[in-house]
Amino acid sequence: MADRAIQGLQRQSTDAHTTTRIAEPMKTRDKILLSSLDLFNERGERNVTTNHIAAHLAISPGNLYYHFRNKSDIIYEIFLEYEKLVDFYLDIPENRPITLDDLTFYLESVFDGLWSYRFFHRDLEYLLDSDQRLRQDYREFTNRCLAAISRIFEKLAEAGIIEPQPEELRSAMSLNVWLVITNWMAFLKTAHASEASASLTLTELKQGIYQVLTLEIPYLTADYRDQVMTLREKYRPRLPDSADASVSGQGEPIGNH
Amino acid sequence: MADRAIQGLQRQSTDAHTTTRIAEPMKTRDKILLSSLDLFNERGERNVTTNHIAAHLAISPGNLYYHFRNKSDIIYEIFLEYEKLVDFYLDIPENRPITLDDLTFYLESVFDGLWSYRFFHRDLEYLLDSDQRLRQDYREFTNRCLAAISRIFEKLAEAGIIEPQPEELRSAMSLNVWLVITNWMAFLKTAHASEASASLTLTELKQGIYQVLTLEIPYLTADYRDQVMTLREKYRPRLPDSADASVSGQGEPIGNH
DNA sequence: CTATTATTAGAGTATATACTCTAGGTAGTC
DNA sequence: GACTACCTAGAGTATATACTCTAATAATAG
Repeated sequence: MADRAIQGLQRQSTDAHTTTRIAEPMKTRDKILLSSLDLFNERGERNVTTNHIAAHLAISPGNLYYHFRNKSDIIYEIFLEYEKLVDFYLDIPENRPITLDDLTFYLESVFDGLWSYRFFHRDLEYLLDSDQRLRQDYREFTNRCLAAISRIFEKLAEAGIIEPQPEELRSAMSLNVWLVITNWMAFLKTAHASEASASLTLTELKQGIYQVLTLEIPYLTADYRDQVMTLREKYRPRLPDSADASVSGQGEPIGNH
Repeated sequence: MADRAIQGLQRQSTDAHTTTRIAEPMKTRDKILLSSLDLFNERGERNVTTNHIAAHLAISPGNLYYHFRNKSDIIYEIFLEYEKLVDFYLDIPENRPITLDDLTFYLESVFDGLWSYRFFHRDLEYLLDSDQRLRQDYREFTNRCLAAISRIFEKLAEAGIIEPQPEELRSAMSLNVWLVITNWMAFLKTAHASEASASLTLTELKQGIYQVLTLEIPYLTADYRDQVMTLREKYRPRLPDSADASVSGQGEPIGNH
């Protein structure tokens, strides 16, 4: 599921085989996007130059600039993929009630997406300052996400999983959920004693789900309380103090490749 | 209260008048720190070079580098001020019960501090990657803050303002409060349609308090529920959709100077 | 086969950035 | 008035960064 991020790009190239028997090599443009995403995630957008990207792909800078006008352009295209992915995940089915499995899927998916494009939230403010188009799109994206979260709360109430809440409280809660989700990765990286990218574990990443479910505890109905608490327990950190969890690298490390 | 940030620095210079009648001019070192903080906050650390700082103060680069070994050094010193300020704010009195006024003070203070040093959280990950000393200190700082928040919850329960919670839930809640607080500014800036620094209003900044209090609602005791809800109401945004609040610049704009 | 279009290499460039180095001032002290 | 410690100016530099330009090479269409 974590590989979902690159499906869109991979599909474009594998769909396009025409005469050759073997799968056509990936288009340069797509390779640039993929490598950029990898490098951005691994080293941070700020530490990755267009020359680095070209060198990493063993192509010339001129070639890179033939495909993209500038660095912002690359980032914008990557954002569009991110946006598409999250929009896909947060598509709420309106023809049936929501289940706990749905909730699990939403949470797992969103954190996977966050991981796949983790460079984005790291340098968000700078990126939005450098590209008005991105700023506008991101703003709308945020609003869609907030609306989706709110709608999930609404449907959870309809399904009798949580108590129904007035619109006003629900939107404030949705905003809190959004803040916790989007800040979780940054917290993990900054709470670590060693360098950021090195030692993130799946356990830690998924502890974000634990935090989100913590927000919902007081609103659970008696019927579902135990089930949700059990679900939450699965994501519970093993060490008591989350910020000290870094001293021993428990859990499976997450690779970048 | 928002000016608290620079008190430490200002005191150092005004305390030091010796022979002259008029207040001695501020030491160059302190001027560098103050200007750096201003510029970082206004334009983002990434967009401010040491040459910019020197030029802004009308001093030579050599002069700047006489006082600081490098840019990281300046940032580290600023962090120490930030740390000192927040530690001062979050000093929990252990000899008396906590009151709602205390809570208000903590919230107002923390958001003021966040505002005064807002550049810091914006580029946090990069800054920690560039300076291991800062990483270590920030990690401990985070842990102190989390402990303080948790202690506040504990004392709120002792005072009968919220229901007591098991240690485990309390620390998860504290972490959520921390995530909401530290991410609030970033949300505001990115939710805006125009450039980030331009149009932040006090109303919006303080809406962060509204969000934090939202987290506590379900845990309020019957005795205090109304009081806290009234307090929360003071920080409520006027427009329904927070992310759309930017279209009309309501509230008093916050200046940078 | 030819003309056109798409793609690529690679050298090059203007600007910026963090930082150094030398020389010279200033202020207090004996 | 000379000695010393502190402070400052300003020119300079090595490196990096985003990006351009030209010419050459593939791919495709007619």
